[in-house]
Amino acid sequence: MTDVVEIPAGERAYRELRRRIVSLDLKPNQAIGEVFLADDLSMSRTPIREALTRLSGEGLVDFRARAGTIVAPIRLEAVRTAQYVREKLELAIIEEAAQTSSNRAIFNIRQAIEEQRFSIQEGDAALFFSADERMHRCFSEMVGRSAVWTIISEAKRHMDRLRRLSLQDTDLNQLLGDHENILAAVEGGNVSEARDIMKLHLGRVMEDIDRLSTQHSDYFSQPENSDTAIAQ
Amino acid sequence: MTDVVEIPAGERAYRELRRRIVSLDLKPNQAIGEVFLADDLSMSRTPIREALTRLSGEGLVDFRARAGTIVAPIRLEAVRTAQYVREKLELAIIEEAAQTSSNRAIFNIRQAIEEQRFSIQEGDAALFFSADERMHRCFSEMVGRSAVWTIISEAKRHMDRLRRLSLQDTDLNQLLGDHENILAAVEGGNVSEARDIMKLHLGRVMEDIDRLSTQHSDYFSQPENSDTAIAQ
DNA sequence: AAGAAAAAATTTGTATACAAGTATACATAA
DNA sequence: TTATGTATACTTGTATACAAATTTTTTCTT
Repeated sequence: MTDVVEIPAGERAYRELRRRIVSLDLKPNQAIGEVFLADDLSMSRTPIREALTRLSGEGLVDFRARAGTIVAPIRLEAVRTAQYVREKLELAIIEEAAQTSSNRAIFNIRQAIEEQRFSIQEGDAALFFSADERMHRCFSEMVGRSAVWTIISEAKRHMDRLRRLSLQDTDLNQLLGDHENILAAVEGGNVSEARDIMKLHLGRVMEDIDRLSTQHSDYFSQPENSDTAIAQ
Repeated sequence: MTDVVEIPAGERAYRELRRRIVSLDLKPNQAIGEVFLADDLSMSRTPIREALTRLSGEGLVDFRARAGTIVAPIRLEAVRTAQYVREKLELAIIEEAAQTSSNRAIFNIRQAIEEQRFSIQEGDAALFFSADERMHRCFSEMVGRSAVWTIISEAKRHMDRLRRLSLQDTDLNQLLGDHENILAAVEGGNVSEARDIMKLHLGRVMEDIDRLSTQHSDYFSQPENSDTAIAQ
């Protein structure tokens, strides 16, 4: 009755490698040889290659034909795009959420917020971010747009590596406060207030980019040599 | 000097299969055996598999373990999501475009519109849609957000198959008229008008969905059996 | 004739072999 | 010392072989 499904090697490799990349366990620009990974994950090159192909499609891995494969550098252009897409979509969603009433959704959101409070007490930032993620997804589900969150989530993955870099400098209590205010506005049906707070909230992530991209310049892709680079 | 680069087999397979799927040359739900494709494209299963893996990530192909691979059915949920994402992003972009001035961009857009007019004269709908695509991309580039168009474009691919189904019933002159009005509003710096026309324009695509999903029910995925399906 | 069981044929998932291009180390020459 | 050419070792791209699961066909029984 209980269908115990064996997870295929290719799928395992994909999930594990994606986890390692987004968690910065594998560093941007780091070389990742297929034979090494195959040995490391106890499988052949074929499923490893399948995983890398998928990750390459998401922009997290770069193939350099016959010269090695690397973890894709953090591309500020991709981060900027992710921020834009996230803002436009999530603001639209939060506005709709404020016009919706769903006790079930509100309950889940409140629970996620409680978990965030707990994670701050415990000093567990990783837990905070997973609860944060869940909360944002809840809003999408609340308005019947869970697939939109999937798109945000994929774009956001580039931003997530940056966020991981700024972990120690982030004031989690401030983010928690934002969340509480957003929930309050949504519950109160205050559309424009929900929107304003969310906009402010989403903007915070982008604040330290300049500092980070200087501090960890080896993690970032060099901006395109524009023709005007020499002029000054 | 001229770097003649050989396109790798995997890349060729990906482009060709994607083309066949989006053009409905390969029908939704149609079985596509890897060995057949390998023979058809004169390569081994490995690059075919790479292409199918990528397409699966984009939701255009479904693997059914050891039981065959099929062209993914058109999922109305994916179409609905694409429409939502496209509207939110493209409306934001057109508003910014109306506040921007770029003779270069305007020139390209006008050129794309001219090509649309030509394609209607020639009765070449495929050409119309490729020029349509180019025009929309131009607006994104105009405001420095070309990467956003890439995201729209990928989401839109599901919609494109639906659009292909409704080709003969579509009034291309009406779409062309929309385009001209949008361009005029953007040139005139009329933000809200540009937005309104664009919104109307994007809405037209969704009009015939019910009819199409009934007429070609074998191309669509059955909607999830929701728990409330019986109640009524 | 109908249904169930068994066998055969397909089909994908994974492992391995080989080919071809790339980077690196090293020797050589200026 | 520095630059250059060459040989060597790596690394990926593709082909092929094999295993395991599923589907289809066939056979047998009632």
